[in-house]
Amino acid sequence: MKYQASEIEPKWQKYWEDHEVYKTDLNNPDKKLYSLVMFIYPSGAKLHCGHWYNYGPADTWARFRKLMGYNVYEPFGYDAFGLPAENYAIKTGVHPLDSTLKNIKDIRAQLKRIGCMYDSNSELMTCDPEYYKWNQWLFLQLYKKGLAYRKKSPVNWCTSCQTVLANEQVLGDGNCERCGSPVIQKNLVQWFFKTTAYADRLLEDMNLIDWPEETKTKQRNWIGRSVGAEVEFKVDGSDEVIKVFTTRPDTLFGVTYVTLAPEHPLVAKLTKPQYKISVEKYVEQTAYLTDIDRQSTTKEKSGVFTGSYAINPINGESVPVWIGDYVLVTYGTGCVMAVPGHDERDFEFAKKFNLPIRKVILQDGTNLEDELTEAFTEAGTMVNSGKFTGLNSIAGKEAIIKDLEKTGDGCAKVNYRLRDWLISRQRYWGTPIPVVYCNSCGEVPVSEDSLPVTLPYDVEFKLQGDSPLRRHAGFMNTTCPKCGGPAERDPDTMDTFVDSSWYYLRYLNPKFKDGMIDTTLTDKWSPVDMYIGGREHSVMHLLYARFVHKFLMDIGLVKTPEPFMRLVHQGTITNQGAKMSKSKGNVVNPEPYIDKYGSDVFRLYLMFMGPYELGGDWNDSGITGAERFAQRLFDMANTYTGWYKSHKSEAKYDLAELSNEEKSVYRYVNKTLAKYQHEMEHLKFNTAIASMMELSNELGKNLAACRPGLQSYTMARVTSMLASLAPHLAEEIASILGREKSLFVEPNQFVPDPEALTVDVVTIAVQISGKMRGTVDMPVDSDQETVFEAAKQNDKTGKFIEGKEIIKVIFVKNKILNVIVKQV
RNA sequence: GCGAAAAUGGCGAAAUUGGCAGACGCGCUAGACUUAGGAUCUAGUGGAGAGAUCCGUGGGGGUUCGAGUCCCCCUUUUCGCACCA
Repeated sequence: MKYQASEIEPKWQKYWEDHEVYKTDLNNPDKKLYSLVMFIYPSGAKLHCGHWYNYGPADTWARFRKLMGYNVYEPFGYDAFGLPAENYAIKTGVHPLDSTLKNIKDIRAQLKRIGCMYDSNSELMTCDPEYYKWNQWLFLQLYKKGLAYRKKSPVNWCTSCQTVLANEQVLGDGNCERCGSPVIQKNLVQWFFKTTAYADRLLEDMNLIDWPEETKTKQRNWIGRSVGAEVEFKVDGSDEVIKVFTTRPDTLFGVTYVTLAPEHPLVAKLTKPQYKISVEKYVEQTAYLTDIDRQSTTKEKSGVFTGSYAINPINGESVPVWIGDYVLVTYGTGCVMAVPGHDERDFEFAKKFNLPIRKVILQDGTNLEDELTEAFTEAGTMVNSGKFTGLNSIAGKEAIIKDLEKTGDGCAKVNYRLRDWLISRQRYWGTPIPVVYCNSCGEVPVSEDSLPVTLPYDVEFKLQGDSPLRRHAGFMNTTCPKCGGPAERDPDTMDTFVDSSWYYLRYLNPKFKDGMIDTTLTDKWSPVDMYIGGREHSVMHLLYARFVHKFLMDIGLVKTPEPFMRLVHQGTITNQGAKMSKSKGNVVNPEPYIDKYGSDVFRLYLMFMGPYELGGDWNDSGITGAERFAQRLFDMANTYTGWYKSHKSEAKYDLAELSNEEKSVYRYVNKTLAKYQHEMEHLKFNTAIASMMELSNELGKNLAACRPGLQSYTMARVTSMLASLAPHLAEEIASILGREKSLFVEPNQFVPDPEALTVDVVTIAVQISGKMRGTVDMPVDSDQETVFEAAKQNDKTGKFIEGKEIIKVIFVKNKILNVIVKQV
């Protein structure tokens, strides 16, 4: 009989829904397991293979844990704010709310076909005022603590999206992460969250979490902690002071000039009249450069002299002050002390402008007189360094910092590459920023009890280089919460990464009215135990969420420092080598496969393709393998219809009483159970399925020859294993066999019989002089003598030993015998 | 340039601590059953060779009785960062 997925799968989906099989009792946190996938952006496109590859196997792992007896919570929701819906509105006139709600409705129906254990009570969407209200509340809490602030700064501006972007949203090539258009720098007043205040904790707490090392490394690199010193250079003939950050205070004696970023506020002050024209010209030129041009490492160094001199505090030397675009205003202090002898960039700059190069660190094994042909950037012995000469440069760092601290010219300092999170967006479809601007009171936060600041429906979306909300008088004009006078709202909305940095807490009670999160439940259920999603979120989302979670801990809302205890990235499914995307037109639609093979077979195939973390190029040629496997198990069940009722199985069988076929089946079943459980725990779905296929091959040979009770025993275990991998099929099979309730209403996992796992005969590899020559089957734990004798008698291996002089024998019990013979 | 990961049959891939390389699946070959086969079943399937055997995990060295696995060098691919002082 053909397995008709199209009839059977909806049947079980309905059963699960009607019987609320997957409703989690959140008041009972015993053996709780919060298993989460990254929520979905509800675009107009359908769920593609990538979504399935994320959600299907993640659900399989959660089911595996559920059957082990865990109280599993598996929610799902919608990351509903964002640019694509707004861009779609500009193009078609369909309001983002309307298109988003429609998309959610469609996706909900598609999701149902996967057959995941999603708890429908948990569903949330971030565009709901009841959700984004709490984004605003979070903003106000950050504001109170000084962690949300407004400043004018050079920011990334996407020319096509017409909004600013966070640093994390600009790709390496300088283009917009969303649309790929060029990003330019604009000087704007914007809202920031002070992520840098948490930099150290974000680094340190990575010890607490079980995350892929690659992801931790990416975050570490992004945070970019570097330890050094801040040193003050007084400006000759001026009250101004140039602060520099350096990781190499030990090279301070090698400073031959100082360089400021062209945008640095001191530039105008320090430029002498006769250099004004060239400096202004240079600053203007720099402003025209895109970030890519400017940051290209292949670009030749450029810069101009300001006419001013700075005093090196360590030796009182006067050095010229230059400006150069290789100095970034956004990193450190925006000024560097240039040590051309021991820094590649300074070396290049000095060569170009004929500035002196001084050797202050001597490379071991070289002479003081040797000329530097390139910067020596490693540690060595300090030379030409006053009283520090002769000191090892690593010790010299400390010594010089101490000296600077004594004189008040500098101090130890830690710097970060991480910058504060820019959250303002000049777009409509997001959370309004809860701040008003009053002519007399200035910047005033909206009071908490008047939240939410509701996003108006009737706006004009057209992009005019500014937030669409600014043109909505009803929204913009308000009264000042402080003085009651007329005031204007902030026209910008928040980055949608704010929404996604705490949604996992809201899931536990999305309808909660009395606060951002229902702490009676989040205390029990957070942190998330398993989080599965793509590598593309390695930095942005996962870093922001960690930041917000830590902040929530600081204000007492959550009790743990980290949001996601275990993280797994599923691999990417590509098509013809390229990442699937609507614009490339290479998206593989799973629906035809679901129609033809059913959701379970498709899920099985996705998991069987290869290691979960690896992904791979899409190729459907192997799906028939999964189909045959499913069909074979279905056929097998049909030969044992009602078996559970008519033929009760024992809890355990005595090997001595079993026939050879029975023994083989009994051993195989238990061996597979052990293997399967180990593989599933580590999300190695491909090998878990392979082991079940092996079992299925064995059962095809020997199950028919077994006593009926053992057949029931076997099928119960097969069904239990299959339940996580192919839930609909497993339910159907169990029901054919005579089970009366769902497989998922109670723990349903079998412990392998340890006696079945111990073998009495082992196959031992025999090597002669390290070459594989054959194998011998021996009773378990046979000693060297016995195995050696058997190897001599063996047809294949004996002839290599016969008559040879034996030099040495290596023997590993139950594994290998290696006989080293004298070569003739 | 720096950092991370990877490279195994025609293809997707397996290989607890160094111990029978290629499990499992796709495909392919042959056979069976069939009016039919893009169904199912059976057998075979890394390469060379009639065979005994020999050769084989990107390339080159090394450690070891024994290396896909450990060490060194190189090549290629993917990803991340990229003048971060």
